[in-house]
Amino acid sequence: MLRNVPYRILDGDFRDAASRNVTDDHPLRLGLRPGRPRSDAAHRAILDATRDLVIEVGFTQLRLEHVAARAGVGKATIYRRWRSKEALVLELLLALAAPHIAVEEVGDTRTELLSCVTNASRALNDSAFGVVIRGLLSEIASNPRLGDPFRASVVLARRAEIAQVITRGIARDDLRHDADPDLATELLVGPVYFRLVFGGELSDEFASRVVDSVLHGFGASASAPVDR
Amino acid sequence: MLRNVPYRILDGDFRDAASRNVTDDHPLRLGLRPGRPRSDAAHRAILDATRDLVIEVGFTQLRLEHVAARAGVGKATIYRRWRSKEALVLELLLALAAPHIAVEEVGDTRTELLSCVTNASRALNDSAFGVVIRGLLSEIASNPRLGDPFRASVVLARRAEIAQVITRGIARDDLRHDADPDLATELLVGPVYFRLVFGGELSDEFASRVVDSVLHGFGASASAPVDR
Amino acid sequence: MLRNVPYRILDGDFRDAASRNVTDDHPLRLGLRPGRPRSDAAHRAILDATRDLVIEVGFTQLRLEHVAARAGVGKATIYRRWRSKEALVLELLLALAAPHIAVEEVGDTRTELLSCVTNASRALNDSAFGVVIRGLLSEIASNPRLGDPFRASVVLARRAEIAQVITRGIARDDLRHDADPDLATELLVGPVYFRLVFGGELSDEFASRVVDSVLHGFGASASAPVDR
Amino acid sequence: MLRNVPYRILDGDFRDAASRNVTDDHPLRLGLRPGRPRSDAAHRAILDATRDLVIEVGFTQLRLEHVAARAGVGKATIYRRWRSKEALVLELLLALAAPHIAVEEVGDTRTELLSCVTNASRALNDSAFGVVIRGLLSEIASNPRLGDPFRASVVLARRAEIAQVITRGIARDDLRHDADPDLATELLVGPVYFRLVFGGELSDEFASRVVDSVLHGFGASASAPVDR
DNA sequence: TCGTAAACGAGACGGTACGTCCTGTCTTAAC
DNA sequence: GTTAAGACAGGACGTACCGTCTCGTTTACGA
Repeated sequence: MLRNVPYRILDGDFRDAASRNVTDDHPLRLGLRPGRPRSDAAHRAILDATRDLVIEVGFTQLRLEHVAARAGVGKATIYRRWRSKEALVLELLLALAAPHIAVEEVGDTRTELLSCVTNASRALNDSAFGVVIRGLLSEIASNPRLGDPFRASVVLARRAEIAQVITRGIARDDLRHDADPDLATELLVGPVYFRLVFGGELSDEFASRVVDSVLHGFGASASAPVDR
Repeated sequence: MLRNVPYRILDGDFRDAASRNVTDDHPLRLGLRPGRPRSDAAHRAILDATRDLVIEVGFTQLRLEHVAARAGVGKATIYRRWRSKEALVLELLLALAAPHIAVEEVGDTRTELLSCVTNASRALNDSAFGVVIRGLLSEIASNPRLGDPFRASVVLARRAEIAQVITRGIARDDLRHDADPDLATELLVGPVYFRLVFGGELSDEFASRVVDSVLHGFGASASAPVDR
Repeated sequence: MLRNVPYRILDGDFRDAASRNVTDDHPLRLGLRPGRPRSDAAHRAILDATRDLVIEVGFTQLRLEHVAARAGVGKATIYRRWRSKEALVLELLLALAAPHIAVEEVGDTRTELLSCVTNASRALNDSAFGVVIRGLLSEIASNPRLGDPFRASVVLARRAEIAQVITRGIARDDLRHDADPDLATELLVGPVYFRLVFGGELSDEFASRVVDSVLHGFGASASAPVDR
Repeated sequence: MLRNVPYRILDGDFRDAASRNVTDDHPLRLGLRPGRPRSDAAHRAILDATRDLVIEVGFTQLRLEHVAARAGVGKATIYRRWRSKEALVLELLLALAAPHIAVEEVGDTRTELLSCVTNASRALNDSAFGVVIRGLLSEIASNPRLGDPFRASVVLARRAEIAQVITRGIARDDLRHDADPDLATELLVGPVYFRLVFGGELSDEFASRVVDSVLHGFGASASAPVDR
């Protein structure tokens, strides 16, 4: 349930070669590798234990020894699959992020923009994703071995979704024709992560006010937000 | 040089009683404590070593044993002053952040808003603060013992500076009368931190586009940004 | 080449049932067991790898994983044949010891006694047996699962050979009529193993002096050894 | 109680420099080394736990983790003092061997020779020394880092004691004038170690028969042993 | 000018977790 | 049913740091 995440970003430095064979090769070649195949049950148990422990104690206090114990697994079984705690938690993170990326086309630009913000804020507020990514922000920001794959998958996907919303909004003449999708992403989602780190409620009302500000601006001469 | 930070937020959990006596008590009472006084040289050496090591290896990989060794100091000398690695690094962080908060009043709202953004982006890009806070984002986000004092000092100070800019902008009729200073902070600085973590250049041109977007909005009916 | 050792002492605890079928059953029944027959090549490769590795790293540092790797064999193939590291090395040891037991009847008691000593000292000095048994002395002395079969085969055989020498020597009136064969074994071979463990050359000259001492004793009133 | 063994053979490869400073330096220089001094209580607890566990499970199955646990000590405290399990057990071994070396001068050569044998056989039979050395024979025989110090202390001391017995026996005209003390050691003690490894009772009666054989020899023309 | 008392560098202490290695067993496809 | 390959749960390895402690020494004040 946590496996087969939609992004192919694990091949870089984290997953070992054997793992890639099993996970990524053409289906017809599966099973050609000799030896006992890796246990999906162990894999799932490890990720589940990791998720629970990250929620309980946070990333910094997460101990692979405890993950192994809770998963009922030898430590080597973890290290066989992931090079480090970061790699393990990255896979968990990608799996947790996946459901919160897509923005549905509903025909109304403001509603779609709102989805962009609430997708992020609800994921951070209501799911394990928030706890996990809080613990990984520093690694993502400082360590390219973790940050690059994260950016190449989750961030890129989110930027792409928002770009489509912007494109549709321009087509509907709801948005300025020169609206920059990347800047839109940063203006819509940046405040959410700002609050995640530096404090502030991640409510739907906050999301709504972010969207209105992005639409109408703070300038005195700007059009007033439509009352709703 | 790293001491005497402008915020008095260290008393909560971090600094021990003896330390407070020395640092904070009325000058006439200094020296009343018997025994050899604490060494300022050691204090500075510890903070300098901490700064260098956070830059070199990040917060997670920072080891107090290494700090002590590099500072030429016994471990107990560190523990005598700070309860934990977090407390030590917090003091460093506050000292590094202090110079990058203030926004000068120049009479022009857009310029002042631009300062709000470039203050942040240049601090992150050009000074040790950027490297250090990259390594501490997770702790600030997850660990209230570090996050709360940080929010109560640096973040609050930055929000207050931006609030003054907003107030002046409203007074000048440059900004909508109902402009929310907190939301303004999040819209102006959020994108900067978004790029810090999730990738993207922290250039002055980026800062400029953020300010324009915040001023004029993305909506089609909004006034176009002044060409410059 | 290492198989078919002359002693039948492996059946006790060490060899498993399947192994016995193959090795010991009537030839006409060989091959009646269904399935692929066991590979003699694998068997020999395992024993050869074991011998080489015991010589290289000793018994304690011997790892069955390394034996399997060097023999080009799966670990299970080893465990299918021997219950443990001890059992494997015991078979090796017995094969190595076998050629060094027999003492030829030559008609001269002193020469035959000398053979008893040089048999041992040359085996320890010149063949793989010396290196292997050096690494196994502790196991033989401490672990009955290895020591008992070793004593029941190699030690017993050596005692029996020496007993025959003693019997012949008494018959020739070269030896005291009450000479104890077991004590003779210990007096003749004990010094050799003493030197093996506690230092000293295992030369033929040493063997010669041991034999003379055993024949004539250290007492002042004893007959002088014949000059030769 | 187990410390300060009478032999200075630990300096070779096993004890680290710091340890030597503490243990061996001139008393007036003790305490010059900075830092907290090593705990004698911990040292003793470790050796006691080691002795008990070697007796319980043998050398091969001895686990430093268990030693640490039983001694109530951190693993690092063991590794700070000894480089390896072998080095630790060697110190124990030397302490255990020390009381069983000396042979008292009683004026009677046979009695003194008997002491040489019973010293060894009783030590092996009745004290922890027997269990411990059984587990270390292979290391002593194969690993010069353990064998050399053992030979340079215990074996050398025993050879020296026996040499004195031989010298006194020659002076008393009880022993042949050309009796070789080293060969005597091997003939007297070799059989004891032979039985230790290869089986046989280590009784006082056995010791007595060894001594008589060494005195009178097995040859038919040798003088009969004095009946006693 | 001393004694008192706390801070100092150093490093040992009991612990916890690391990442690796090996054990003996099990599971696969191939033969 | 055996083969090579290799994953499995478990446990010990030797190392690295943790936060505390115990040394001998140093530094400053008050008596």
